[in-house]
Amino acid sequence: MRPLFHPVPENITVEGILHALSDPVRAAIYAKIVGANCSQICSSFLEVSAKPVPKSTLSQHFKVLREAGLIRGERRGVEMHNTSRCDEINQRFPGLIPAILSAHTLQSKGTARSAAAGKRKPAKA
Amino acid sequence: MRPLFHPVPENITVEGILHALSDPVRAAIYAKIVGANCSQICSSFLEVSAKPVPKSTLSQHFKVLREAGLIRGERRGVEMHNTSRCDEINQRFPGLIPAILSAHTLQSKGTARSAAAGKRKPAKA
DNA sequence: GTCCATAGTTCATGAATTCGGAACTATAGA
DNA sequence: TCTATAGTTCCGAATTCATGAACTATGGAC
Repeated sequence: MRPLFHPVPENITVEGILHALSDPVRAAIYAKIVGANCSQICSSFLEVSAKPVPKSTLSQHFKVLREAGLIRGERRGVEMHNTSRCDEINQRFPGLIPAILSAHTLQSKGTARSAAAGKRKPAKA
Repeated sequence: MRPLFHPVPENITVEGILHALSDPVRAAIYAKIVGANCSQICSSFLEVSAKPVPKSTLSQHFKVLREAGLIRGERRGVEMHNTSRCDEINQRFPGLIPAILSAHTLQSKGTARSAAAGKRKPAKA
């Protein structure tokens, strides 16, 4: 169990953030963490998606979010508590996170039909 | 040579946009297209990055940007003219594109040193 | 202390993406 | 028609991603 890696704010990159949030599962996880006032534990996300996410996959997703600088993870006993690093990122890239989150919100509200489409392919016909 | 595919605005997804712009080469291409008042041809991007981008790779990058709905490509004779679809996207996801672009600008200004780091890995030590 | 349950991580491997050189297509002009 | 130019497509190699199995670390019961 190697120690958790968190980038310092200066090493947080736009590419890392966009990549992390370009996956719908990770975006959903992050949105929920940001939305909650308290820290969230990993296992509460096993059913974040329509089909349940295996816990090894979940662990990788949390790692990506952590290493992108989006969240901070802290082991407390046997659980991992996750909080958002919104303020730090907002200081480095003002407005970026709110814009992405509100776009995600708009999308999930607006389009029930296009949600049927695949992960990131824009329907090939 | 199959015809170019462009998604209609309703099928443009946040995931697609974030994925497309999470690559530094594509982000640079897109920023230049948005910044320019006139359309840009593909071959003018062979040297967007420090090391020259092969034209097959460039072609793929343009395809990703097109299919994400970020740009519109139009064949004119032997060249391909590319323009941004900013307005359409801004209507669907207000503020998203400006936020990402200004974050990219901030980053490229601010950190000459972290630019030395790899593509999206946040320095492992 | 030992044993067990729980919460996550790491490893290994197959699937899916991405990169880039070579070959190809389409158009313009001589 | 022949040649040059601008992009695209194809395909093999390299990389990244997903996930089951094995593992680690902590807490609690005894």
